[in-house]
Amino acid sequence: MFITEIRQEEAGPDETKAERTRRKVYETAMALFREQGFDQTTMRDISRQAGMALGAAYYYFPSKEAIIASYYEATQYRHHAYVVEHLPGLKTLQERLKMVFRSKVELLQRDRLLLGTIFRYTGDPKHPLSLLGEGTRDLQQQTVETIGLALRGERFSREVAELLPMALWSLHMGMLLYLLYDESDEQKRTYALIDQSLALTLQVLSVARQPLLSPVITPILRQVSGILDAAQINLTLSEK
Amino acid sequence: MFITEIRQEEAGPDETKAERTRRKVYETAMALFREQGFDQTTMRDISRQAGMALGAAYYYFPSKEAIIASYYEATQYRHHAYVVEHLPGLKTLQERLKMVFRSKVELLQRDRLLLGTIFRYTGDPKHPLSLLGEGTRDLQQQTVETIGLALRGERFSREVAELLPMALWSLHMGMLLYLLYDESDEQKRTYALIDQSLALTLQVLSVARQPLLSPVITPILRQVSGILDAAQINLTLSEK
DNA sequence: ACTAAGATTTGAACATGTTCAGAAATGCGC
DNA sequence: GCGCATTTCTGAACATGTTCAAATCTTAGT
Repeated sequence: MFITEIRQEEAGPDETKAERTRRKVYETAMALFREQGFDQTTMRDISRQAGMALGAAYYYFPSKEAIIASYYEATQYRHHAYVVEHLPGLKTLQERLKMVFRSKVELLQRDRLLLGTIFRYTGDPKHPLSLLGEGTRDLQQQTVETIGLALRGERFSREVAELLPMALWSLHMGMLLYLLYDESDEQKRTYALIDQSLALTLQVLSVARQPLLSPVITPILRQVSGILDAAQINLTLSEK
Repeated sequence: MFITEIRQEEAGPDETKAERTRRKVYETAMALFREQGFDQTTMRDISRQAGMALGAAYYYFPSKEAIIASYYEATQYRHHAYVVEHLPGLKTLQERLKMVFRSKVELLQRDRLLLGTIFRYTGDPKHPLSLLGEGTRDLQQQTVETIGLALRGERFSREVAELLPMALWSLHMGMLLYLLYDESDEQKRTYALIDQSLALTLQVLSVARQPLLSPVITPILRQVSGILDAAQINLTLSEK
């Protein structure tokens, strides 16, 4: 539960002056990003609006991207808290997964266009914000952990237990990418996609559980494991 | 077969002066990109090295990214030509798919780090270079078509026939992303991943063909189709 | 060969992310 | 309250992608 390391960009009662300034930068920036978009907002806009000189913003955030990265971390933190709070009532795996996925989308929906900035650096293995790179490993692990909360207490075969968290993480990434492109009314397509995808997932899981089919399923699962081995994919792509 | 529209950045005998200048920019830029990387190469570097003023490069390419986009289009063209040439000898579906996938990676291997620039705009639905956006629809269709050549003459159920091209295109994108991150010696992991993934694909296809299993498989396929419908995914994500 | 229209090329100017040397403010030990 | 170390803040300077008005070159028509 190393979730708590994440710096929350939230007001506390015992804020120092520096913390207040940092939060001012963060909030001003986010407001402008929402209003005009990330690329259209300049660091000069931000610092002017926040009532300070250009360099001051850079004292708290090493780059413009770092502000949005901070937002994304805060979102992950909020998501984790939400999941921990709402999990207890839910009986079935399907309900739990649905809550986990839907709430993530709900949290990000208002800012879905800003999600683009998160995906932007995926093509850059060395970049600290690359979603598949070293730089975001902790964040990724925390996300996997949050999603994994929905699986608590379920029994799976070894193979499935190994693959499932990573598969769900990928699915979750796919959802966010879809959300970003989803222009439908209130992004209802994204929600439909979640429901359908989870239904499929559960369907596949139930098939995988049928002992009768194991001559069919087991080789496939082995093959998938083989792929992940070959690829040295292990929740993080870029491992040596 | 609208493959031929793609502008080839290749020398022809009947080149006009403008074409030669354009090619000079392109080749100088690519040489520098390979030497120092895309971000480390400035437009001033390119124009200086090509022996012209800064503005001249912009006369031929509207942006720095456009140069790399042009490279990627040329690669797709070369890949198509390669596939058309080498397909005839190959008997099995597996052989054909393997050739199609391996050759694509071979073509890009030398420049794998430049692939990052291609993925960079995926998070930007409106960007003309977004791999999932409107701007690259033609290119994407052509890629699907090239991959589809490996499927000629095979018989699949309707559901599979509908899903397979898109699935293979996604797989191919995944390969390229993996290639980008693959630091193994001569990227042999990427090649291993291709072999394993194709083996899995064929395994799944063969299971899908077994009439005995259709009570298991058919609902799953229907579900997948349902997902694609819900998502309005239809080879291109961003359709209205 | 001459000229006007169009194509090509030039380089200064601009916008914006980032850096940094120094100024100002803060807080701590006495 | 004083002096000094540390933190915080300032704004000029820099690098680089892009734009554009003006200069130069090319070509077709005569």
